[in-house]
Amino acid sequence: MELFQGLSPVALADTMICARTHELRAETRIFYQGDGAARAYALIVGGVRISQSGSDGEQVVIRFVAPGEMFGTVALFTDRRYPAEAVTLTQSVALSWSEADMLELMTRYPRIAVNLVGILGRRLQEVQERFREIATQSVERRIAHALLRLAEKAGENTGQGTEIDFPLTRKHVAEMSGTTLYTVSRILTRWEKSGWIVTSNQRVTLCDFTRIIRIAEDGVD
Amino acid sequence: MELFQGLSPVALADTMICARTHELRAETRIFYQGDGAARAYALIVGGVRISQSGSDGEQVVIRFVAPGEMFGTVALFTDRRYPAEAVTLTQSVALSWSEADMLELMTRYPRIAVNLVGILGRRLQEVQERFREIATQSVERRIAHALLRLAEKAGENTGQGTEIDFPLTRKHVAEMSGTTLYTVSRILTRWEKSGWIVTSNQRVTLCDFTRIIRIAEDGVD
DNA sequence: CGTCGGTTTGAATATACTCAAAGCCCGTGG
DNA sequence: CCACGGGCTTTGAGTATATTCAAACCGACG
Repeated sequence: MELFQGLSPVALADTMICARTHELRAETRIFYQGDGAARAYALIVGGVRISQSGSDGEQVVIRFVAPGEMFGTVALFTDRRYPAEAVTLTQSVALSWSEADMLELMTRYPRIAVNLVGILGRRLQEVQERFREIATQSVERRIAHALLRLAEKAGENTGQGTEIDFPLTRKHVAEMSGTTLYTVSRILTRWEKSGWIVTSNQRVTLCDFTRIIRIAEDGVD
Repeated sequence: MELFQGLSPVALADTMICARTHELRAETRIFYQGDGAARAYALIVGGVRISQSGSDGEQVVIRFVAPGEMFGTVALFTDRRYPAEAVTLTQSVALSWSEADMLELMTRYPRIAVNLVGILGRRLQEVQERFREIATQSVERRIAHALLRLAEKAGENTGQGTEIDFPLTRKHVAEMSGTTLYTVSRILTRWEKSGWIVTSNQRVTLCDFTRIIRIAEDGVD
C-alpha cells in the first residue's frame, strides 16, 4: 500500500481505525460519475475498472485498478464529484476513508500527503503518455501498448506466457486505446493467428512478449 | 500562487528565501525531456509550453503554463527525470526551488503538500478529459475544445472578442488536439471565413464564443 | 528586396469506422 | 444431458474522415 509507506506503526494503526471495509461482487458499481465524492478507496483484492463517459455516452477506460492501489481519491481534493465511475471486474475487497478522516490523517502525517503526490505524479505521467500515443500512433501500436500495460499491472505467468488475469472484452480494449471493438477484434485475431497471443473466455495471454513490444515500439508486425 | 495558498506570512517568507529567480527571453528551453529533474518552477510573467516527444520525434503539447502556475514539479516526486520539455513562448520570469528545499518546505508546512495534491488532481482530471475527447470526438470538436481551454487560461478581452494572448502556430494547435497542421489550417480558415474567429500574426481571437462552444459540444458547425 | 517560417490549398490515398449479419461460446434452465 | 439464449466476437463491404505530399503563397524582418 504505497500511500501509507514509511509510516510508523502507530500512524498505521490510526489510519486503520477509521477505515471501512467493503466486500463486493463482480460487476458492482462502487460509485457513479458525477456522484458527490464522499470517500477514498483502496483496493485489497480483485480488480476495478474506472471509466469516464461524455455527454453523448461515449466511454473511455481511464485505468484498471489492481490490488494495493487507490481510487476515487482525487475527487476529494478537487471539486468533490467523482469524475468517473468505478465498477468491479471480479469479486473484490476494498477499504475506504471519509473525506474528513483523510484530510485529518494527511495533516497529522505529512508523509501521507507526500506519498500521494508521488502517486498522482506517476498517474499524471502515465495519462500524458497515453495521450501522446493516441495522438500520434497507429491503432495497432496503441493496442499493443494497452496490453503491455495490463500485463505489467496484472500479469500472471502461465505455461503459455503472461496472462492478464481479469476479464477483458474487445470493447474494453477499444475504450482503452481509443478505437472501436471491431478494429480491436480484427487486430487481435490477426495476432492470434500469428501466434503472438492467445485469447479465450475474455482472458488474454501474451505468448510472444517481445513481439508485442516490437509492435508497440516500431509499429512493425 | 495556488501552491502557497493558506500559508502564514512566516511560512511564505521561508519559501521565498530559498527561491531562485529566472529571467528568460522568448523561445528559451528551460529544461529538456529526460534531464535529471533538479528544480520545481513557478511562472510569474509570460508563458511556457510543455511538450512531450516520443522515440520517433512525434511531439504533443501537454499544456501551456500561465502566470501563477507551477511546472516541472511532478518530476521531483517520481523518477527525477523531466518527462517533457519546457520552452518559453514570450519573455518570461520564473521562480524555482531545489528538490531538497521543496521537500523540506512540504514536510514543515503540510498545507503545501495538500495544495499540491489539489493542483495535481485537477491536472489529472484535465488530461483524462482530453484523453476522452481525442479518443471519441472528431478533429473539429477537439480543435474547438483546445481553443476554448486556451481562451479560458489566457484570454484577453479585446473589441473583437476574446484573444488568446500568446503566439500560437497551426502546428501547436495540431499538437494539442492530436491532428496535423494541415487539418488545423483547413478548419481554422473555414471558421475564419464564417466569421467565428480572427487570426493574424499567430494570434487567435474568438469572436463568436458561443459558436465555438456549440462546435465543441455538438460537433455541429 | 530576398529569405525564412508559417500558412493555405489541391489531389490522391490510407486508415480505421460504420453497419449488418453471422458465428461462437458459455452458462442456464428445462 | 441437451437445447436454448444472450453476450461477445468475427468478418465483409462500403465509406468517411483525416492524412500525406507537393507546391504555391503570404508576411514579417533583416
